[in-house]
Amino acid sequence: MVTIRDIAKETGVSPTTVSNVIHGISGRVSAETIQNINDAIKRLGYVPNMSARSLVSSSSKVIGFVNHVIVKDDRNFMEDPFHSATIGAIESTLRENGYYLMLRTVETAEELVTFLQRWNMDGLFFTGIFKDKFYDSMVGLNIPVVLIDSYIHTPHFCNVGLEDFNGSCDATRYLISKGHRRIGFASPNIKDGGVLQERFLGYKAALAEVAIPFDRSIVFQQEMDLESCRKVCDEICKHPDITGLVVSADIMAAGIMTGLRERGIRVPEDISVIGFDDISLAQLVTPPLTTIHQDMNLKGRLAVDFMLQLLAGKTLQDTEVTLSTRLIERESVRQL
Amino acid sequence: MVTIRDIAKETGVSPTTVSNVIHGISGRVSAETIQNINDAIKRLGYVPNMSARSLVSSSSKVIGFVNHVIVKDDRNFMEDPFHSATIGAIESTLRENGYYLMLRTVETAEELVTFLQRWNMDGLFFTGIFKDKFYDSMVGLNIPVVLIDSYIHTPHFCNVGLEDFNGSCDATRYLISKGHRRIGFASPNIKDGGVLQERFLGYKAALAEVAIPFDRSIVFQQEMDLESCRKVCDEICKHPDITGLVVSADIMAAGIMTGLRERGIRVPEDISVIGFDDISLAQLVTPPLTTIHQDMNLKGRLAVDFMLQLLAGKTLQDTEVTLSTRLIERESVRQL
DNA sequence: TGTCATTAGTTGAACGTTCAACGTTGCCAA
DNA sequence: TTGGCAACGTTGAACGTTCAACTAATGACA
Repeated sequence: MVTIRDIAKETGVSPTTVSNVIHGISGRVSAETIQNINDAIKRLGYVPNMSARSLVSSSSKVIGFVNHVIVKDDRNFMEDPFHSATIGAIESTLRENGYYLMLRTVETAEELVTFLQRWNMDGLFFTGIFKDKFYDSMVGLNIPVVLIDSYIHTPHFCNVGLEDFNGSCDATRYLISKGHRRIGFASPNIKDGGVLQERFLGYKAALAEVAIPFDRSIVFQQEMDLESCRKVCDEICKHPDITGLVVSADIMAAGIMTGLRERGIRVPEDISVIGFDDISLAQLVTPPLTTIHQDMNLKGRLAVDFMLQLLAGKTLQDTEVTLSTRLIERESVRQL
Repeated sequence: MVTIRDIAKETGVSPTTVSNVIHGISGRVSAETIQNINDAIKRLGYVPNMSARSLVSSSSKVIGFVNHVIVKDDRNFMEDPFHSATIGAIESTLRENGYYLMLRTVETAEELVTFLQRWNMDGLFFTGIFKDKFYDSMVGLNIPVVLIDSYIHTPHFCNVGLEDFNGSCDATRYLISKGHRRIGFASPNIKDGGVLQERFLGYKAALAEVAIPFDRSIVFQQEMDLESCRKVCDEICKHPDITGLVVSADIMAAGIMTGLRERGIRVPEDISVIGFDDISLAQLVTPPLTTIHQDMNLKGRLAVDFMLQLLAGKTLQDTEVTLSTRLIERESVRQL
């Protein structure tokens, strides 16, 4: 391993001078010495040691991307395409700015803190359900925090989210505007404080607007896989009066559409379905799925924008961005 | 920040003793002292500093997950669900074993080496196109390397791959067995040494088996988005004699099916389509897509198995696993 | 001639850990 | 009364870097 000392010896200067050259500190080193040092660095193949650097400077250039999961055996981290598109955008921008990305799933606030302290991380992206416990832990760390899709609003952290509530409201209103009155809601398991809860609340609010009574018996919660979607369909069959269905995730909407078709129920003739997310499959299913669009890549870019500003020490007046949604009309909803 | 020295001071022992307790080195410390130290660690909230640790021990407990991309502005890293499922499996297993995961996209071998050296990484997962240049760089690093879906076969590295060639062969043979003779091939851009090339070669080989001449004019390369798939469909329309189509990615197959439907071409009545990957959408499109199944989660688990064995210093006799594929018959192919 | 500023460096401690090489007891057998 | 040997430690250097504080030489100017 080549160290800064080797470069110093090779060029006949002190390690400090080499360090200064590496960091481009100007006005302290002659042009000739700079040239010599850079040559030697190339020739010997010197690569800075980040451990040493972060040990002495207590800044590591590492940003943590932490996903909080609730169940112990949840291995679905990043199976959701949402995460991949977002992380992809984050990784590339961070890299261009000289930062590194460390990935981690945590189950508790202690785990989170330990993780960040071990590596004296410079920043944190947090996604998943935000529990109160996290609050103090994160504030105590005193590093930039950007929450992604985590429903807590505080000036302490930056927040990148989506108008989940409004989007879901819009979806429901759309069905209502098409003459539907008996509208069900299907969703993967709704956890307190998550995006799915917001979407659920949006659905309820839209019903309330036009005084349609909320009926818990036509709210269907299941996993997202096709088998579970079939169970939802069996439930739906028990409520033949349902004419419209708001589904809080496209992937589930697609599964339900498949299940309905298997049971001889036509979409949109017999039942109208509207999804959420506008993932690529929405336009590929039959009929193409009417859904609520969100830009996941943009979400990642905005999150990293926040992070870079905070890392640069800027104080932001706006610490919150909530992406708006857009209803994409396709063919899975019909006028009653 | 609480250090090992603080714990030492608090309990009246030397830092070394604290270090020994932390590492569970037995026979050197009395039970009482162990108890005291552990108490103090809890009370003061001590968390080991990984930078210091890795500086002195030159082992960082960090594993790099590196994706090699060719084009400069390729921001698609991990948009592919393949990556997410695999990384998810890798992260959780690595975590259980006390390792950390760092993500990175690289464009050159130098970038790769610099990245790994900066953090004196303990291991490397490499995915993407393997160029010859990488070979020496990786060997020089002297750390465990597990290649995922990178087509180079050498005892120096572990290799987790898929029978892409055979899978694609099977897909093509299946169409042939159903009476098809004029069979096109559609794929995202084929790069030398990638999985897509293997799939392309499998297609060609299957044609050769039954002496169907290969025709470059019915090989369609495009991006994976719906717009590009429509272009493929326009091309296909110029070859009305095509009765079957092998598509090297489900997502593209679904896009093409949509494009064909828009053009009044029915699947499978007018043209049979077979995909590759068996991603969740395959069973959700209409008609459900006949495709080649692969287990991406298993791929991640096997990769991390290799890694953990190598990290433990074991010498493996088998350094290569090639997952087999399975043809899933659904409804997008018909008997001619 | 003396003072000050500028340029181009150097020195040495510090960051938090680990690890090889040393202490210091106390006990027991020869 | 010595020697040996566990048991339970301690000491101090080292890992590669940074940073505040210093030096040493040159030149300008009053």
